Amino acid sequence: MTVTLADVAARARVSPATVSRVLNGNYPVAASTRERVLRAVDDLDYVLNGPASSLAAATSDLVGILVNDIADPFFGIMAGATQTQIGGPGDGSGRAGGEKLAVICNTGGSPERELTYLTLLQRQRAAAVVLTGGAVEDPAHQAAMSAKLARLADAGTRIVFCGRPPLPDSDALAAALTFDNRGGGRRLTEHLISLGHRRIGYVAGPRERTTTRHRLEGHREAMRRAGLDVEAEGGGEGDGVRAGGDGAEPQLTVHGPYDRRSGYEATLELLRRAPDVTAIVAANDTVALGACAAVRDRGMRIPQDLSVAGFDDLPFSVDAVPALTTVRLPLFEAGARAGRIAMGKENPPPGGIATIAAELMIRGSTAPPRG
Amino acid sequence: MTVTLADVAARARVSPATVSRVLNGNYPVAASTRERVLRAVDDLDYVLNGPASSLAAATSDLVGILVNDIADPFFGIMAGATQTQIGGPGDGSGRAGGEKLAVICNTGGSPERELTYLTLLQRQRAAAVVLTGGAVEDPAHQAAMSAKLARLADAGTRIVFCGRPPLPDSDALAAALTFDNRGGGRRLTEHLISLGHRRIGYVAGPRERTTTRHRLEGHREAMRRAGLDVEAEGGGEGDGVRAGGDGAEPQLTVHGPYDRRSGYEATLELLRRAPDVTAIVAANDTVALGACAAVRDRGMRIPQDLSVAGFDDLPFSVDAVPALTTVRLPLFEAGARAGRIAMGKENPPPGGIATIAAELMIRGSTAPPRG
DNA sequence: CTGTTAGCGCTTTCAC
DNA sequence: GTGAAAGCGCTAACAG
Repeated sequence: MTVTLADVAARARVSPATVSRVLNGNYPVAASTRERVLRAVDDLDYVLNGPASSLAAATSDLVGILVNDIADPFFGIMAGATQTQIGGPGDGSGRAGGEKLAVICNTGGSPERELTYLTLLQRQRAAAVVLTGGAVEDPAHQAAMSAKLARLADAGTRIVFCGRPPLPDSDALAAALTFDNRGGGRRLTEHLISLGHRRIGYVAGPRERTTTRHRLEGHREAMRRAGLDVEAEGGGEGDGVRAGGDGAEPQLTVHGPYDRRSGYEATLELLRRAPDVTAIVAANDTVALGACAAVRDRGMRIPQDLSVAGFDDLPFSVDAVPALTTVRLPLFEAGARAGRIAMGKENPPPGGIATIAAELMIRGSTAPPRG
Repeated sequence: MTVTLADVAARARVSPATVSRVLNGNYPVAASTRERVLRAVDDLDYVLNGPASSLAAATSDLVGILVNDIADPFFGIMAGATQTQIGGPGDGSGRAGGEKLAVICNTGGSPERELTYLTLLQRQRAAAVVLTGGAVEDPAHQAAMSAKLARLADAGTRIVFCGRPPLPDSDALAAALTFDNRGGGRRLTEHLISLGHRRIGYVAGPRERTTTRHRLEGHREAMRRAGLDVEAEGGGEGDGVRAGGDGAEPQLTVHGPYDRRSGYEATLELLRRAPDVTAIVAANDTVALGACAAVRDRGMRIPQDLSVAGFDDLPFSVDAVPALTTVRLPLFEAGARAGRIAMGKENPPPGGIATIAAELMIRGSTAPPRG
């Protein structure tokens, strides 16, 4: 029924072992033999049995890419870039040579699903795993992740973090490419301050994520350096105790998911709490878009009445009206580099970790405050 | 070294077969035995060997999702939705039960890569494959796809098309969920015509894709019905012979990739060719965004000087300024349904094919032409 | 309900 | 440079 390697061997009048060697190309085989085998493969329309091959070789050609939300271009761009370095170019025959199969796994930001996917990949004996985006900071989850990753690494799976800080103790087993979220956040707020803004609202991401924390810390650092003490403004939210436990959440910060709606609602809330804010900084561009909508719905103009800024510089940000001031993250380049490291085509950065610069993009959505 | 099912069996004092039965849960096992086994699994931190299991069972738990461009939310939303129906919810243990591993494969719109991924999936003995988005209409490629899909179906892989028309002869082996691109395109242009527009520019997608063709056909049907014969306007592009071979491309149509830049440049070109156009219809929302940018850069206002419309209703479209008139496609719902069909949780539509309605969303970017 | 017995299709020493 | 043989770890009849 289904054609096996033995069938190919019979037709090419060689042993199964030889066919295997030709297919894997990692062993000297006489040119004439190779050709005979290849022809038999085509004649029979043979396709290697992946599971059998993985079982015998104790390794598979799967590479996993974990993302928080594949509907978000932030992840789509990175994951797509990673995949370009992993799937072979394809030779047009559709025959598929030694390519790896890059698979994108959508965790939805859920720690449980993240762990489950890792188990699934471990079960498949994945060749490598790339973890993208912010991590959840819950200690229990971090411990579980460390343990799981250690076991994966142990089994020979290469681990790469992309746009994600390394786990506390996993520095040894994984390479990490992390974005300078803190620096980017700081420079963005410095830009606003230099324009003359003093009361700046901040729409942060979900509380327990590293990305959220780092961007917010950058913002606060800029404020503090300018003598605008965010903590002193406190008294804020009802639910306003930070995970870090360093007191009440400042009134000018609102947390929410990384989506448009959150930006919209948080901005309305901010405007209610502090009608005197002159600028809104959003956790990312998607959130910023929601913020812009809220500002407009309140009848205010951007940037004349209120400045708005985002983070990431997703493709649509330049098309916002006015174009969004934001922080550019080289998502594609980072994703591609992670893919190369995962494939062993490129060495991990020295020390296992590289910080990728974030570039401030000043556009039309920010301007000096009125008056 | 690496712990196997036999180790678990030994520790639980049962036979390997019993362990297998407990793990797969598809066979009656005494509660007490099950518990003993499960404990042994946890104690030993055992993870099933996927390849071995797939080999023995002659089927794997992989489900492939093919997309043209994962960086495009159009695909991200569909793929994410499909994945929600395939990956189990995760039980928090990270242990992973009978879940399937849904894997997203990014073809980049290349027919070769599409075929290669299919081969890779075939090699892995994938349980199902979901193909999303427009297909390339090249006959050679279609034939190759039909052949490959037939072989996959033959091997027991379930095939589902999502937002993609079925292949000419593969109606029997695959379920298809297709968007009413033609109807949506027609209604969108009818809307413009009803506002009073007569000279309407069309920024089409890449020439050889079904999505492009269907949307364009809808547009032209509306024009024709209104007595605005697009063909008669001809004389157009230098490279203007359609794949269908039905004569020169009308002057008011420009083809290009489904990206922002294409929208920008095509719009500039359209405005150059026909300064009297009063509306631009774009192949999708991303292209429309580029079109808007071009219009603004030419110093014209939307919609006062020129109306612009898109297609898909991606999340950012409502945030464009003015909000984009477009055609809403239920991407998430379609993706989820495709996932359910792929999993066998839902029956394929009667006749194997269902057409999903497209809803016209009238927003601020379209208005009557001036004067 | 549980154990025994064969493989699944491939890779990989080890000889020749 | 090529063949023979021994598993890789699991599942699926088949008995009991």
